[in-house]
This record gives sequence, structure tokens and C-alpha cells, in this order.
Amino acid sequence: MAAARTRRSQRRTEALSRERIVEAAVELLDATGEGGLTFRALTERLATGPGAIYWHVANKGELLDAATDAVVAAAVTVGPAGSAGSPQQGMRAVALGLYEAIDDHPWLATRLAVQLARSPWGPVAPRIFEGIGRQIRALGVPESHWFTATSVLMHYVLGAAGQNAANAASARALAPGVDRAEFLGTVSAAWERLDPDDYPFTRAVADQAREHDDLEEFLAGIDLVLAGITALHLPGTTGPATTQTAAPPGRIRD
Amino acid sequence: MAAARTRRSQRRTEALSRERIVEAAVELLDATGEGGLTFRALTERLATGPGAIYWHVANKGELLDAATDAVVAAAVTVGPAGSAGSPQQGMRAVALGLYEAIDDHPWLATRLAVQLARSPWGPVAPRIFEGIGRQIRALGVPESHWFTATSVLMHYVLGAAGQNAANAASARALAPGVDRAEFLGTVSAAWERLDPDDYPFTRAVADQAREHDDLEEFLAGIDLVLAGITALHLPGTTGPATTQTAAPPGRIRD
DNA sequence: ACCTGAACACCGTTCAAGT
DNA sequence: ACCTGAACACCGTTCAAGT
Repeated sequence: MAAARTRRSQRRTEALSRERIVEAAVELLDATGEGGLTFRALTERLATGPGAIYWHVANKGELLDAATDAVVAAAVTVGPAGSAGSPQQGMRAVALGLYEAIDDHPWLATRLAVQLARSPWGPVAPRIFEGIGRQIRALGVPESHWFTATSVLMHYVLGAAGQNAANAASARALAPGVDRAEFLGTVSAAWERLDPDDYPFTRAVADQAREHDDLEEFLAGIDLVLAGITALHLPGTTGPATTQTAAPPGRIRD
Repeated sequence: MAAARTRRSQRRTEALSRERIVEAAVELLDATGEGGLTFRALTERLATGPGAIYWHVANKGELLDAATDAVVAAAVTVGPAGSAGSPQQGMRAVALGLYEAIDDHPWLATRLAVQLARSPWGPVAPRIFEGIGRQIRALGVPESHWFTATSVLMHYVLGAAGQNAANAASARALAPGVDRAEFLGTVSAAWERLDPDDYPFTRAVADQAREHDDLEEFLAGIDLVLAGITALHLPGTTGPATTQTAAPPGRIRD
């Protein structure tokens, strides 16, 4: 309704709104990183004064939260419970969605960490938790393990995706045309220069770090966690020798 | 040598040094959080001017990095390769060391995320990687899996420990005397108020979230990952049905 | 109801000057 | 070599004033 008149106002002014502000914030974060999001830059981009922004948004923290939530929401499409394909494929789809979102918006990794660490009950945590948890449920994991399994996967996915984005950003920063492999070689070389007495393991692993493909590594980690879930909840298997699964761990602090 | 004269200078002035500055920064972070660490507060605490601090430290980022590294170094004592006890106990000891460090210094969770996302080749990442990796090696994991297994555990441990610290901090902030269980009840209640159509899984899990013991949950997650490692590398087991472990995953983006 | 923009308090950092 | 402290540029936020 009233669609005829909308055309003219689009060009210059287009009336400020919370959505437009958040949209501009995301663009600014993508272009200049978290340090580049200032009210000065934002007012310039939106052609207004700071007061106008504060009318729609309480403060900078809320703006960052809204930008984070908007990007995450777009990345993990909650959708109807039953998508096509196997649960494993569903899990990969959700994980890759987050992986690519963080790859496209490198500031997201840090912001997610900050936000999950500040208010786990905000809108972002449930979004990610739900997206991963549904796949866990579809895998046939018993309900008693749902929380643990989903938590492990969530933390791994976010951490590893953030690490990947960091590698990508560092490679870009080192020199415009630097190859990703070349950059990983630099890191690997740095690790090989560590003290042999203090860092024997890290040095030994430096080679693998050089050659690995990030996406493949990411998926291998997910497979590892899924294997653990299966091993723990399938009564048929001999039960892993490494760990007493059912017995309560008990406190072993000092 | 020259031990006799050291007494007098300790009280008031005690000569500024990088170590003293980092020490004061950690104290300030512990007392007031990341927002409380300012050069103003720091100069007051150290009874100097900002110029004196800048003589020992390049900028605030370097100071935060140094504070983070100091706390992590104290938490994961690298020590001689072979400690007492089983590899599983060793793994728990390392994980609990980080868990407690983040619990004692809540700002550490966010700062580790920032720092690992910015410079994975800095001193902090190898410290944590080495501490966890040695236990992986001691568990008999084949070398080809070292990198994946250590990465998964590192991301999980840091993420889950940060989450725990966040819960603790939020419980404290909600009201001085609020019980941890009471706070988790609040979060659980918030999750149960989510839209049933969009968040069926999260709502179903809200109960578990209310009742769980954080430390127990943390250790259960580690057991899960260890079970996955065992399942993947032990040729004896029937191989988990959920995932094709050996076959290269291949790109499945869209 | 929504926006303007000058003003304020505070921050990280610099630097000429001291010892 | 090490420290002082005034000064600078920039930041998030406020608020009286407009429409």
C-alpha cells in the first residue's frame, strides 16, 4: 500500500532508522575493522549528527551487539527443523555458515567472544546454539548429552573459524599480494624457532601447520567431535579406554 | 650479592620497570575489568606520569598483551615433559589450570580471543598449544592427528572456560549475594521464554542448563573430545558410523 | 516524534624539558 | 638512561534547541 510515493525519498535522506544505522555499522566494520567504527564516521556516512543516532540506539555497545546479531542471524538460517540431507551434512552446513560469516566479517570473531562472555542470554547465543543443537538432535544423540555435545561443537566452531579469519587477515596485512600458504609458512617458521626445550610439541607440529588446508582442518575437527559423540552414546562400542564416561568426574582441583 | 641495601628503596619509589607496570596492569584489570585499565589510573597507582610508562611499554595494546601473557604463563606451567599421573590426569590438570586462570581473571577470556585472533604467532598461542599438545602426545595419538586434536581441545577449553567466567561474573553483577544456581535459573527461564517454533532445541535443553555444574560440564566436554580422538585413531574400533574419517572431506560449499 | 550540532568529560599518546 | 607533566587529537555521549 502507498507504494507509489516511496521512490523519491530514497535518494538523499531516506529517513534514519535503526535498521539503516545497523546496516551502515556493518559496512563500516567490514571496511575498516572494529577500530574504524566511530560515531564520527557513522554520522558522516549517514549524513546526520550524533544525536540522531542516539535517538535510535542507546549507545555504541548496543550498536555493536545489533550488528553482530544481524550478521549471525543471516548466517545461521534457522529455518524449518527438517532440511534436506543427512544430519552430518546439516551439521557441516551450519558450521560452514558460521565459518564463512566470520571469514567475510573478521570483526565477528572477536565480537562474538566478547558478547558470549558478557551476556550468554542475549539473542546471539541461542541462535548459534539452536542451529548446532538441531543437528545434534538429528544425529540421534540421547537427550542427556545434548548440552555437552552442543557446547563442545559451538566453542570449537567459533574458535576455529576465528582462527581461520585471523590467518586470512594476517596474510592480507603482511603484504597485499601474499599467498595464504606463504603466510602459514611464516608462522610455521616462527614456531620452529621456539626453544626446543620448552616447546618440543609445538615445533614438531609446525610442519603440519604449514601444509594444512584451513577448511579441511576445520571439517576434520568437526568429524573428531562427532566421533566422540558417537563413541560416548553408542552402547555397542567397547567404550573408549581413555576415559571413564559415566562415572561422575568429581573435583580434582589440587 | 648486595642484598643489604635493597630494603629501603622498596617502599615508595622502587624504580619503575616493565615488570612492575605489567603487574600493576594485571591488578587493575582484576579489580576493575578491561574498561578500568587506563593510563590515568595506571599513573596514579604507580605514582608517575604517562611518559614514564611509555618509556617501558610501546602502547596500550602491548601492555594488554604482556598482561595476558604473564597470567597465561603462570597458569600453564610448561615444566619438564613428564609429570606424574596418567595422560588423562595431565590433560585435566592443564585444562583446569586455564579454567581457573580465566575464572580468577575474567578479562582474560576476551583478551585471549582478541589476541589469538590478531597474532597467532605471538607468545601466548604456543604456550597454550604446547601445554595441551603434550598431553595429546602422551595419550598415544598418532602424529598425523596431533594438530587437529590439539586445536579442537584448545578452542573448546578456552571457549568453555570463558563461558563459565561469564556466568560467574553475571551472577555477581546481578546482585552481590546472588547464588550461582539462582542466576542459571534466570538464564534458563529466559531461554524457556524463546519462541517455541524458532527455538525448540534450546528450550528443550534449558532444563539441563539450569541444573548443571559448570566444572563437571567442562570436564565432560573434555572427555567427549578425548573419546573422539580415541575412536578416530584406534584401528580396533568399528569406526564411528556417523562420519567418513579417512576419506578427504572435499569442498562442499554450496 | 525525530533531528541538529556545539559542548563536555575522558581517553591514548606525544614531546620538550628536566635529572 | 630514565622520568615529568602539560598539551594534543580523538573519542563516546549529552542536551538545549529546533522542526
